[in-house]
Amino acid sequence: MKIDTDAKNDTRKRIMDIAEELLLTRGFNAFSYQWVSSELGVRNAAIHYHFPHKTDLGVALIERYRRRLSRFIEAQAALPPREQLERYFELAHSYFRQDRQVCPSGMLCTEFHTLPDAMRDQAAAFIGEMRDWSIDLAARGRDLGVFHYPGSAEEMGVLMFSALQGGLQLARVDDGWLDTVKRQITRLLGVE
Amino acid sequence: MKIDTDAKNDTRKRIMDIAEELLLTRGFNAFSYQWVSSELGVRNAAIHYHFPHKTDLGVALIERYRRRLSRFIEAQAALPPREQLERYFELAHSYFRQDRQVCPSGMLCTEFHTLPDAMRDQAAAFIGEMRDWSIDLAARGRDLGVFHYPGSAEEMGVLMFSALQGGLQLARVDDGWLDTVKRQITRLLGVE
DNA sequence: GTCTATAAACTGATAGAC
DNA sequence: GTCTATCAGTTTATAGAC
Repeated sequence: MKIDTDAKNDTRKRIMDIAEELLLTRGFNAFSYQWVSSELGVRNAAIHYHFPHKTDLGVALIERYRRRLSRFIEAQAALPPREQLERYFELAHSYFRQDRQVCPSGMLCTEFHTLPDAMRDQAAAFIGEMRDWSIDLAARGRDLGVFHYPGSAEEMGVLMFSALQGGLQLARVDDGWLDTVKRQITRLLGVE
Repeated sequence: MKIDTDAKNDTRKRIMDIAEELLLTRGFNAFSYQWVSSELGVRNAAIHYHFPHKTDLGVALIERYRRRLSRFIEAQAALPPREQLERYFELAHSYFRQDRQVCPSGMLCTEFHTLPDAMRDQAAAFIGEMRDWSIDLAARGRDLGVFHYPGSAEEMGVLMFSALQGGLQLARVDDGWLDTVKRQITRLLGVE
C-alpha cells in the first residue's frame, strides 16, 4: 500500500489550502488561478501543473471535505449526543470564525447550476453524507432519551442541517444570528 | 409627484426580469451583460444604456425585492397566522418551482464578500426586513394562541428563516428536502 | 516543478454613428 | 435607444525552456 495523501506533496496541499479559503469566502466562480498563485508566490502555470483544470482543483477540494467529514464522524461516534451536538455547532462556528466562511455545502448549493458535472456529483455526495449524519445524531439522541422532539429523526435531522447552513450564511449580515440558531435548535431538541 | 416605477420603461423591466432569473439560478458573479443581452435579443451596449454599471443592475434588483417584500407583508398582514405561514412556505416554494432558484437572501449571503458596497448595503437591509417579518409571524402566532414553541419569538423567527433558506438551497440536491423542512417547522410551531 | 510567453475567449465598459 | 466598433483587463489553459 502506497501512502497517497495530499500531505505527500507540500505545494499541492498549500494550493488546496489557499483555494479552500477562497472557495468558502468568495465562491468557486469568484476566484481564479491568479488569486491562488499570487498568494502562494508562484506563477499561474505552476498551479496548472498540479491541477491541470480548475475542475480538478474543485473536485479535489470536495473529496478532501468528504474524507475530513468521514474522520470527524468516526472520531465522535461514541460521544454522548449532547457532546455530539456541541461538536456539530463548533464545526459550523469554526467556519464563521475564519473570515466568516460558510459551510462548503451552502456555497456549493448556491453555485450548483454553474458547476461542472464532476463537481456536482462530489457535492451531492458530500451533502448527502452531511444530511445522513445529522439524521443519525437526531435518532441516537432520541433513542438514548436525551433529545425530545416531535416528528421523525429524519425530519429533525434535515431541519437542523438546513437551519445551521442558513444561519451560517445569514451570520455574515448579523453577527449574533448563528448563536441564535444554535440556541433555538438546542431548545427544540428538548434537551434537559 | 412623477410616476417613476420600473414599469414605465419596458426594456428596463425586461432586463431586470432576465437578470433576476440569472441571479437566482447562477449568482451575480456567474452571469454577464452578454447573457442578458443575447436573451433579450439586443447588443450588450444597450444594457449599459439602462444600467451603466453592473452594480446599478444589482442594486436595482435588490431594491425591487424590497418593494415586493413590503407589498407582500402588507397584503397578508391581516391573515390568521396559519395562513401567513402557508404564504411564507409558498413564497419559498415558488422559487424552487422556477428552475430551482434560491431565495435572493441566500444567494446574496454566499456572494456577500464579492459584492460591491452599494449591493451589500441593500442586501443587508433586505435580509433584515425578511428576518423582522419572520419574527413578527412567530410572535403574532403565539400571541393569538395558534403557535406553541419554546424560546422567544425572535429565536423562533430567526430559526424559521434560516431553515427555509438552507432548505431551499439543499433542495437543489434532493427534491424532497424543502417539503421536509416545511413539515418540521409546522410541527415545531406546535400547530393544532 | 517552476518559469516565460502566449493563446483564445470572455469581462465590464465607452465613444460615437444612426 | 440601439447600433458598430473597440478598449483594457481578466479568465482558463498550453508550449516549451530551464
